[in-house]
Amino acid sequence: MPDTMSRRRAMLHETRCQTCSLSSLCLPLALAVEDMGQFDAIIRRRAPLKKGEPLLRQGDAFTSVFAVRSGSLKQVTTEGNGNDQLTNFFLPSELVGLDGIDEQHYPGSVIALETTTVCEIPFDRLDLLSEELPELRGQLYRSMSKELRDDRRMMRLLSRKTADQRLASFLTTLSDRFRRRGYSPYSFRLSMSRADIGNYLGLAVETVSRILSRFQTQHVVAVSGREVNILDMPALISLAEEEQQEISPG
Amino acid sequence: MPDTMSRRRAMLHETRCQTCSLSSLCLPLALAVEDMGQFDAIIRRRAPLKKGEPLLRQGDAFTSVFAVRSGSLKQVTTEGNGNDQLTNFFLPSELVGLDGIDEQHYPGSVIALETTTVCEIPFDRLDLLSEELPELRGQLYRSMSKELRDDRRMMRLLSRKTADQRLASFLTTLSDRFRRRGYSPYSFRLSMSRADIGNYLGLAVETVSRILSRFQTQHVVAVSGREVNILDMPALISLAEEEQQEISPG
DNA sequence: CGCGACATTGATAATTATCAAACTTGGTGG
DNA sequence: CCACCAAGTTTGATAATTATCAATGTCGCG
Repeated sequence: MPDTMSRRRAMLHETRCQTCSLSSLCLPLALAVEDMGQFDAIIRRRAPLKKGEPLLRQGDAFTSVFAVRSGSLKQVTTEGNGNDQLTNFFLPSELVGLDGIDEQHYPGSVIALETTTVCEIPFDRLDLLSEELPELRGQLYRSMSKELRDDRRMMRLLSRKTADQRLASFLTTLSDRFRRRGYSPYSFRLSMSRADIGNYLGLAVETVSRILSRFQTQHVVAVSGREVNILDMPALISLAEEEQQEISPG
Repeated sequence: MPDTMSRRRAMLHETRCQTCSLSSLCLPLALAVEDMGQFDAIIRRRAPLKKGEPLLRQGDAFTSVFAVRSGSLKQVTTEGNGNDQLTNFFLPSELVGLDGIDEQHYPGSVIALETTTVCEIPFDRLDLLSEELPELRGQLYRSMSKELRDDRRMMRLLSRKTADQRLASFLTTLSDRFRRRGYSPYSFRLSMSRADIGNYLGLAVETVSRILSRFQTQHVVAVSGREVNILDMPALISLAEEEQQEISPG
């Protein structure tokens, strides 16, 4: 029975920041234990989302930000016509919804890519608590600032990189995010479709597929469906960064 | 002498948020008059920057954010090799440097495109003040959130729009920013070069030039050097939004 | 007035989208 | 448990868009 006991305890604990394995990556990162209780008190747990289920819809009134606990999501913005843009993927510990603060509604729908659990953090209460807890405030500023930096990197990818470089960057970035979360950086499962990847990277699905095939024949990665194995990380990194060949000065 | 007097007063006043014509767009936007004094007290005025002069350089230690008072700037990130990416233009009332909070250094250089004045706001003092003034804190969150939304729009532009749509979007966005600041939305001067525009929009200089010429022969805009006149705003807007022609369903 | 940076225009080439078709896979119901 | 269907993926052929290379033109400033 100790097994059952500890499992039961683990499940209870899962609903408290203090014992969440993600707390060192998540919003309460910088909080002292005694402050974490206050933070924990404003969190609302949510029933798990099923694959394809929306966490929130574009245009919904902004009320909360969400921390991903397990699973993954995509953010999609629809512009009138059927022309969607996938602007982000979210992995555990990442914050969803920060781009809704300004206009008080969410600028895109956020949809689970697999079974996914999140913590809901009502923003008005978070804001009030951030008044009392400088570390929490700082972490919130840092989270938004990091998202800004990531966006700039994405702009660079979209405006200056070739299709090969985009795919290679996508894989190295994902790999790194998994590594930081304690998973293998070499072997992981893509929760998103090729179409999602193409939409995100500004490429046609066919191009994504072709380039993954090519990477495979080059023995840089092994891809089987959504399973990815990075066989030659240095090669992949150099593919991602490869300069747009410039002529060496005479 | 009343002329001289008022001019002198104006110049003095220019250095106080309370009388700055931008205060309704800028960070102290939401502050009550009595709070604005506190905010004003942490601001550092700076000598005007000359064209081409950097406000800050990529990698500099993050200490402050800056509000543009007059003029304009560009943000450029260099990635090792000579491959620069222009990620932003800044106009009066806009905040520079928010993307440096997270890593405590600025991720790109910010360079004046013309004679430019800014207000320096030391971030540690801003953070402390934001503890006391919820409106200031809210405005800071909103500024960052807006920048996130703008970035997503830019990603959409870079990944889904044609060169024509990019140029048209660029012009309508600029036009709107001028309008909000009380300038003519129809007639304005570009402070950036064609090369800057191309870099920002992910296009070759030649493409920028060609498309501007074409817009001109279509009588949508009149361009002479860096002077822009928008002749047919509805046409320009529809060029910017034009759907990637989809077949009407049977 | 002339120099250098910036801008325009033309011709060609490269990259990636689009169209088309076959092939897998995962999930569902018989 | 298998068959089947729809969604997702791969591969090939062609077309379109935009970059690149090259040359000329023009503007601003000393």
